[in-house]
Amino acid sequence: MPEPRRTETPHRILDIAEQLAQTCGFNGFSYADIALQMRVTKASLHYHFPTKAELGRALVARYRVKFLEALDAIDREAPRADARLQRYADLYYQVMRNDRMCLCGMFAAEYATLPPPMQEELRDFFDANEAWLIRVLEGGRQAGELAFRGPSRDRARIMLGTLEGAMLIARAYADDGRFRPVAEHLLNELAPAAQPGHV
Amino acid sequence: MPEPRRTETPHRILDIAEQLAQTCGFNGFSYADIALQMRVTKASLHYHFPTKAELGRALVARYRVKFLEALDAIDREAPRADARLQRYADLYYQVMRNDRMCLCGMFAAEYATLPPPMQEELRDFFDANEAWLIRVLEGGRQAGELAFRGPSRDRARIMLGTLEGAMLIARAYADDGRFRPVAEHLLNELAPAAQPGHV
DNA sequence: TGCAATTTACTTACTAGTAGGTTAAAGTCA
DNA sequence: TGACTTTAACCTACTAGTAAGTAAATTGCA
Repeated sequence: MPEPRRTETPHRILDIAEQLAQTCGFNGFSYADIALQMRVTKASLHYHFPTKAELGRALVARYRVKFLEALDAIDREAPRADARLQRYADLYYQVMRNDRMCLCGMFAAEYATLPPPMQEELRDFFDANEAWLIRVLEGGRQAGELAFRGPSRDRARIMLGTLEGAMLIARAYADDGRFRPVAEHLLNELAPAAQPGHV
Repeated sequence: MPEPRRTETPHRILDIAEQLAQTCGFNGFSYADIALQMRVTKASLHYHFPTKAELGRALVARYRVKFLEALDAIDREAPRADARLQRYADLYYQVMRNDRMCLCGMFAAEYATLPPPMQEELRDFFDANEAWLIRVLEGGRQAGELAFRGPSRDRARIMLGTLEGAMLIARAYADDGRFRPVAEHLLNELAPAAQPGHV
């Protein structure tokens, strides 16, 4: 009993568009690029996603859902806050290893040129990430699994920004080895036993 | 005694192209956009920069020179390593306050679609930044002005990636207030007196 | 059940507009 | 005058998007 045929094609379109967007950016690919890889006509793509703005919005919406599902899985499978953050960073690392930039990091760079619905969807993605991080950080600090000063919100934003930035730069060198030390530092400095000058 | 006429126009072109590139990305603006703002024809732009690839290369090259000049000024004016890093972070903050993304951070996102000469120029920019940071970090640690563990190179990459990432995200919220806590954290954790859990 | 109406998922052929880029002629000014 | 700079006019390739049509599957209903 295969899935109903009706949803298959839009998914394939999004898969290909996602890969293109994560490597070339939203302004860096066209319907023609997708059509070529899909072996269909451009018009067929317009049937499923009338405008590129709508395609882009769907791209971000799906990406956010997938990401939040991954965060749910982390919550279920890792009880400790430090392990959860480790796996959060791993999520980013896997994207890098796929020779991609985070879709939303990429779109953040192009933010000013994106259609408003995409901009909203993008902020929702970052807000959801921030909310999850705040929850894990706050819980971890209370449980003594993490140690840090200042608002959890600031710390959440530090983590998000740092991971996105490390990906951004590492991609210019096609070297995921540049990503690792940054992610590791981010986690190490939250370890309760950390001594000054020993991070 | 005004500057010789011959260099004025290319500079103006680069100024406008830079502003466009820092807000819209390299794939997000066209010769027509520059021509409109400059009140000249596209053909005139092609006279000074035959191809967009050459314009882009010049953009990064000039940006790197300007940045390195700013780093020289910091070296001259601030003797202490901690003050130097503070001013380094301020450099990024000023870009943000101008409603722009770092030119090279922006181009890093679009890396895969850039002409090879731009890609090289871009890596040169990051390499030069890394080299400066390594020098300041290493000197600061030896002088006891900074405290951190691990290779200076890793720490330099952490700083570069973090600052770029913080800008990237903050721009999606048009809120430079998102940038500050990240930059401050980056500097605070290098203070020699820092205690665990007191960062 | 069987036939008609409708829907899905496309195609071919096209539009208007924009991309980067070229050419040849004309203006500018030391 | 002659080098430098700019323009009008143009080109080709490509952009997102549309119009009209079609084969096949699905649905409604007598």
